[in-house]
Amino acid sequence: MKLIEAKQQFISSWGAFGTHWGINRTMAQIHALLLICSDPITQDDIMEELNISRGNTNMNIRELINWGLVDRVILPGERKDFFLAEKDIWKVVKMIVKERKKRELEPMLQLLDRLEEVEGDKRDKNIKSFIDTISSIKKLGKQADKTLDTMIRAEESWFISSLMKMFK
Amino acid sequence: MKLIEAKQQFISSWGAFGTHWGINRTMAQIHALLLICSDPITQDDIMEELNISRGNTNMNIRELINWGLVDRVILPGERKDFFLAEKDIWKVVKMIVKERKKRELEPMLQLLDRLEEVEGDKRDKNIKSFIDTISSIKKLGKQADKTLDTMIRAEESWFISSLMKMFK
DNA sequence: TTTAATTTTCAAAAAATATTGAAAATTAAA
DNA sequence: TTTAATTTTCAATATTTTTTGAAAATTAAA
Repeated sequence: MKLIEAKQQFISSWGAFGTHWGINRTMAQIHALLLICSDPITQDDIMEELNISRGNTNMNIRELINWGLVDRVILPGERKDFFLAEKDIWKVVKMIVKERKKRELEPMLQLLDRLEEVEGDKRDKNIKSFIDTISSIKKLGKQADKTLDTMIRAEESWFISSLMKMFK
Repeated sequence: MKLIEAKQQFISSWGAFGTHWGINRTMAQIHALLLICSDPITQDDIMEELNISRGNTNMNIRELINWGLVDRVILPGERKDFFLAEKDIWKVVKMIVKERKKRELEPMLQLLDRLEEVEGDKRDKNIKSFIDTISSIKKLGKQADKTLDTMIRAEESWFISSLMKMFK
């Protein structure tokens, strides 16, 4: 496989992969493109490479910046803005985990806390069964939350060697 | 909060949560409803509870069965099919992890293997930079794959106590 | 067998989501 | 300043995804 073809494959697959995880295809593709560009590139470069409109490019770059995955770079003597992706994949994963934890897991845990407080006699079969389900989800969710917190703080080397030991 | 309201909240939030993870809202809502029903219920019960059509209900139940999250139950003396969700949340999580690993992570790792074999001089800056990015993603992906394999095989109690030790 | 209840399928419609492109806003060079 | 390049916004449009509902298929009781 030629380099140019390999790059296209990577971009297209990363985009498809993203859609399975609730990330829009274009955002994932722009991210993929930036991941394999060693030097910063402009909005126009991205538009041309992916064949997408200016507005679309702009909005998705902004979103990638919000996620902390891409930085805007000002090059001296250049009029246009340039963009550069974080290349350290461990940092990228930690960033995504951190954001999704904050946006999705934490609100869910807060909701479960409130749902556990449902009114009524705890000996009532219906109430008991509901609380049991909610509690078990909450328990696992809290554990995941703690584990992810530790992961976010960890160094890659420490994390991997630690997992290695854990799983023999 | 009353039980009926708490149930509605849970179903609606579980649905919204699903959409952030590439799972369709209705499928997640049916799953939520079944999770908090201690006894098996019929397609008609689900249609009525969630206000959705027969076709939609049927297709999403089938999908939940494919994922191994719901079972069809034949009750003696009853004409209609009944449905029951797996209630052990640890089993549910393992099932979802197993499926998504197979459907998404493994094909991605296979692609990365192929992309790493890109033609050309490995000393060429462009080639080297591409291979470096692909390799680092692959490395982390392979580690995740192994870790998830172990998790899928693990008992909840073992897994949690193991994580506890790991993270002090 | 019929017959009626129930489930499944899938083309068409609706809803949700993503994309475009041109106008407005911003920025910095002249 | 003025001007031109660049970025941003967002209503309109296009695309994708989901949902519907009625017909077809299946199932089991009569």
